[in-house]
Amino acid sequence: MKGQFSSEAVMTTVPDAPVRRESANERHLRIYRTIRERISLLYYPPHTVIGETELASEFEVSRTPIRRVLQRLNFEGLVEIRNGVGSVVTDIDIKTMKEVYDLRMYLTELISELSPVEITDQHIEAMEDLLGRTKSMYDARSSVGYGRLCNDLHEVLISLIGSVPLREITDNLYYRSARIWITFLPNLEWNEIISEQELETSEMLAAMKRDDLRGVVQVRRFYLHCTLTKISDYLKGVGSIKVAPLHPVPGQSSG
Amino acid sequence: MKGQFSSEAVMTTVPDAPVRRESANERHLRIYRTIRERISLLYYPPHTVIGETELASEFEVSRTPIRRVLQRLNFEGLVEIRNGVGSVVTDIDIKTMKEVYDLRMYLTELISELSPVEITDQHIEAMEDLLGRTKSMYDARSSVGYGRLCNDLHEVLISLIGSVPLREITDNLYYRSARIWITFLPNLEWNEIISEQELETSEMLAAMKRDDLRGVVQVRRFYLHCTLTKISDYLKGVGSIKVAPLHPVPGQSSG
DNA sequence: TATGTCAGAGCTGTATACAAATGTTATAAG
DNA sequence: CTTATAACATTTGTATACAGCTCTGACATA
Repeated sequence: MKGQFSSEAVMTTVPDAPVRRESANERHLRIYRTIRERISLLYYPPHTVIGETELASEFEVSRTPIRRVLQRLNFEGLVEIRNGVGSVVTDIDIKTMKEVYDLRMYLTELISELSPVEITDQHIEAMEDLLGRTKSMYDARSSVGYGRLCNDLHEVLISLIGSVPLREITDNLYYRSARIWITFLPNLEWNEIISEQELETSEMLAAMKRDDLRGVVQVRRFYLHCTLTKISDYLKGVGSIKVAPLHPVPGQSSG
Repeated sequence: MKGQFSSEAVMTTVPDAPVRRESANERHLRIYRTIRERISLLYYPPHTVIGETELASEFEVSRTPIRRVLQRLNFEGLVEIRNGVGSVVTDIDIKTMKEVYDLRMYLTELISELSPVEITDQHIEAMEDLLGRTKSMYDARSSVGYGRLCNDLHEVLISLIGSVPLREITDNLYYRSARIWITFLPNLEWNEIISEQELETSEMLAAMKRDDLRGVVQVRRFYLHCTLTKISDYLKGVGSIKVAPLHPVPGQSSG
């Protein structure tokens, strides 16, 4: 039920030796997704210095494949590689964040216009699962759990994008900006946040059930707008923000 | 006059040893841009196999920095790295090409809406230079020269994009799809092509002179539409296309 | 106390030897 | 002549030694 759109492998290093040995590209993708998720869930908050040797020993490979992963994250704007220092998780300034959110809003509308895909029962099941998880979050106050929820909702959404380049760009822009939102969580009302997440999920689900892709992306676009507004309003009122305390990661450096 | 928006370093390997030694990132950018331009100008046509050792000896570095460049081009969809074979320059199928062009058309309109930049005399001078070069191309039937013209026009356009993520995406999508257009050149009427290029350039220039960024991007969008239409029409009539004969590159492999 | 200097630890960047993968070609069997 | 097979040449993937860069902190000096 949660096989395709789940994200639970954040802490795994090497799960099991399968029958066929993992290819180079598969291993690259596994490590890449793991580290990207750690960044998005703030296991590695902005300014964290990630060392190549550290990751190499954790994933039990040499520095070479790790460097490939970090360079990809560097090209995508998630880390900055500094000679003699390490890979520093990027922080987004307000101007860039607004640019990314504006762009995401426009691109979201394109989803229903450029080669749209058919909404299947699998999509709807995934959304119902997400809705259930969202409702259970009123009690479980876990920033990481909420972050996973956002990531998995994003996964469902990009599975509805037929245009390959649009899908890749949407995915990239999401991971570029999503963690900023998570950063603000400790400063906002938990129940209000979860309530909005529940609304967004249920409204998207309803649109999907009536096979209304345009409706789905309209909902998404609206809540992107709400998020941006909320961040902007908060920044107008307060100068600095708290950073969420997080579960420690084995071998994690702190900045 | 043509310092900022020119692209003449396709064949250079290492121009001169400057006073300060070139940093790792600068060298990476230089090699990356050189190879990207070779792909865009069809020095390396689709299906060409580029070897790491080959490039390493040409640029007088080891395979390591070359691999970084090729992996970046791989992430950006310009080459496919195949184990035991080499880096194969990608070919774009019709469906993907249409997706990319549609996306480029939408994104072009966003240029004037998301954090627009001021049009300066420098931009206008660059465009006037481009217009002159375009007019001189009626006689000089050079596919490579025309390709450089397109690349340089693109450079001017992205220098008008204020939003950093939009600029990066526009740049990437351009290089992903531009060479397809060049591929069709031998099948089309040369004078007609140059004439359209001259029209696009002069109309963009006129819009820039009246400080009308919306006009600039409308022109661009229109000619993107024309290009897509021309390719689609041609593909409906003819099954296969000729591939342009090109200048040989030292050490180039042919597929 | 404040400050400039320098040595050293630790990190990334580069080059290179070797392992694994792939395609080709010679060869033999049918 | 066709086809299956195995050896081989060539390529990328990985690990690792070393070079170059950055920051820290001890220490001398004013």
